[in-house]
Amino acid sequence: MARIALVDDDRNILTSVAMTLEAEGFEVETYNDGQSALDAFNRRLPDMAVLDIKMPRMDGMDLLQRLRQKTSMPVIFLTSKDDEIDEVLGLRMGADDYVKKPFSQRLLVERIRTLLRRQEAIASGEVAVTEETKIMERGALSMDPLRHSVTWKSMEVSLTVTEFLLLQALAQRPGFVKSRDQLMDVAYDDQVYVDDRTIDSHIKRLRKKMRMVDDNFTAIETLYGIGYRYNEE
Amino acid sequence: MARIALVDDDRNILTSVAMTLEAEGFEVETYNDGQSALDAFNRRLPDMAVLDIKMPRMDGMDLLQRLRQKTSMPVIFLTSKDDEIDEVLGLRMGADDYVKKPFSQRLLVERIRTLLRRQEAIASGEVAVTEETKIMERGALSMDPLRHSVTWKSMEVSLTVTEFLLLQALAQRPGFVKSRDQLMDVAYDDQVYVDDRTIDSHIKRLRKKMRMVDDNFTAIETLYGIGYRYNEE
DNA sequence: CCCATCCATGGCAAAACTGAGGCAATTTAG
DNA sequence: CTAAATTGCCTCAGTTTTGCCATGGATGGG
Repeated sequence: MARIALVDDDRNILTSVAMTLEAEGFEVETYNDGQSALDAFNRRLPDMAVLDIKMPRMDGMDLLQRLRQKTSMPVIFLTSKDDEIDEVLGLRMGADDYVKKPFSQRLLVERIRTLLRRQEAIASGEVAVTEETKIMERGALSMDPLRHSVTWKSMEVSLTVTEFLLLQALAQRPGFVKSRDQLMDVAYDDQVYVDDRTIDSHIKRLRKKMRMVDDNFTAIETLYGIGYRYNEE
Repeated sequence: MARIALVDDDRNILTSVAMTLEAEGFEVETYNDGQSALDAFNRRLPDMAVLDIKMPRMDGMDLLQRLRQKTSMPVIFLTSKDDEIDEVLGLRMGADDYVKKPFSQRLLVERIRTLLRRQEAIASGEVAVTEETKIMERGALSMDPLRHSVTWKSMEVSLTVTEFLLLQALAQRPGFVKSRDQLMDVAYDDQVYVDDRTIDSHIKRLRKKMRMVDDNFTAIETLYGIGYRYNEE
């Protein structure tokens, strides 16, 4: 079973979470601050790490940055404030996921399992890390194909498969127009033809869902007589 | 990961931006002036360059011009807020994008990613680079078919499909006259015939839109009894 | 300078296009 | 197996675009 490193300066959290994870069958090692975690990692790397952002002697951000220089092991951040989330959500920083405090241990375990599964899939080459499976960050939009998860401005949006594919196709190249035919190619098998109006329908539902979390969502633009375009800013 | 050259005479900017880019996983090389950058480029070309416009010993403009003689690598300009003319001249000279100082590093990273993505798309042949899809720079006019975007003196102009096609046809060969029939061929399928006056109408609307962003727009000239002509200067 | 053309422009109705609300047929989840 | 979710498409109303006309101004040959 996987070995998981837990790094947090709050001893209560540390022991409590450790107990849960152990009950789930994981091997757990705990550290009170970033520095000691890093020292330990230099001797032996765990399969994944759960880091608090704010910590004495080297916080989670710094630790992650150091880690990323030599490993791509999955990392989950524990965050308390919203503005911390924004920073992390630049998963661009290299974190794979984050969990808001206070969090349910149930949720954390879930995320850990997901990431491990995914890590394994990648390691075994079962899942190629290609343009289609990579986490994608485009402005306020974040898409994770393997998890089928989408967030807009840090807010989770739940999309159907078709909507996901279309958004992915559009966001892939911000600023570029995609005709309905091109979008069709992405969302359907060859030889399957659907009405142009159908694409419109999906875009309609897509926009609606995005507007549900952000009234001013306008990133998907209609180009009259041409198609649709995703704009980054 | 991509190698990015950073050229600026302000050491603070240089180190600060370099750090950000490195944190993002890019390889970064920095230079204090155009001349030393050029020397380095002669030995090895980076994947893209970020240039300050104003620099000692060969400024960004000159450097770009030299670069363009042998490579089409993506280039982003850094411009000081007050001289907007520089921006225009820069794009016209063949820069791919520009960022105004002071700029958010977040934004710069965004632009860099976009350009690299695009470069990749072109390299992989995913996006055809034909006469019809190429970005076209003609004087103060810039047209990007894949984005369906048109700018005049850096100002975005929104055109309909027909207007876009006509302008593209005219700007393709600055200084050459196109008859209404020729323009018709470009904008309509074969066998579709429209009145000569209709072409006039489109030109009318086209000019109007251009004048909306530039009172003195005169680049589209009428040749009495012959047709229309796009003039570069 | 005059006249036959040619063209710019405002205006308009027709045509083309899109967004939203529905709805029935599938598919998926429970 | 039933309920819920998803999907494809249709229709309708509201926009945008387009083609063309009429008018008046511009142009150039004679």
